Amino acid sequence: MVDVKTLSDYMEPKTLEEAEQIQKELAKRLALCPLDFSQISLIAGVDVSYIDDQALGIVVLINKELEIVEVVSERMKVTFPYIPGFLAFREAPVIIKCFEKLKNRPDVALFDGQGIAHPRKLGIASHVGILLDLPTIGIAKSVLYGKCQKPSTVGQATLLKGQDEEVLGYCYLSKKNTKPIIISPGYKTDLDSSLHIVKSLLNGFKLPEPVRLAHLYSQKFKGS
DNA sequence: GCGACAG
DNA sequence: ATCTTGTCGC
Ligand SMILES: [Mg+2]
Repeated sequence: MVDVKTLSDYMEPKTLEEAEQIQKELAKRLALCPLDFSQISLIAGVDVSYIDDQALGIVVLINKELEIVEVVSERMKVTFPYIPGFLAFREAPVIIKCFEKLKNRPDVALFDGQGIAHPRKLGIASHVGILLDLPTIGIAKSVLYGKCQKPSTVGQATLLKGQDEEVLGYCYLSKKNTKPIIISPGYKTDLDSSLHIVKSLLNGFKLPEPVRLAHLYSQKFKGS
């Protein structure tokens, strides 16, 4: 079960300074390690859409055959504005509600956003991964932090580097004639594991299935 | 001070 | 993210 009471302390900062301090504290608990693929059976995709001041969170669970196993959604009033570098404070609350509602336990979760490719290594994937103690990976549609060369051929992954040439993730061209995606480990996963699992989850589209489906449902669920 | 800037 | 139809390209 999820300890909501404790989690709220990490999701309701009243100032940006406080939010930044929370990120620095959580970052101390950041841990990266390889994924044990033989133990992976359920993969989650996470995304959030908005209807006025309401956030609609979606978590989609699929198996290794890319078949949908479970889908949950939750709504919640938005309380934090969108500020680059602080997305988790806006989307994590409703996302965590979704995970509490989930019947199955995913072995790893892919988020629509950054993992450690963040100024303080605490993108939304890392943030939520630490709070729920769940292996996570960030799948972003653009760069927030770091520099990288543009991959030229499909299947090519270039290194996304931060301060002092530190590798934070990959810029990966998953499909022709599309913008490359930014892949970065979030929590309890690493660079190689993240790239490897994302490749196994591509199904003809730019985004890996879990994230693509989560985004699809987050839009589709507007109206019921 | 100026520019960058996930969703 | 959201406001929004058709249209060009693979
Ligand atoms: Mg999103």
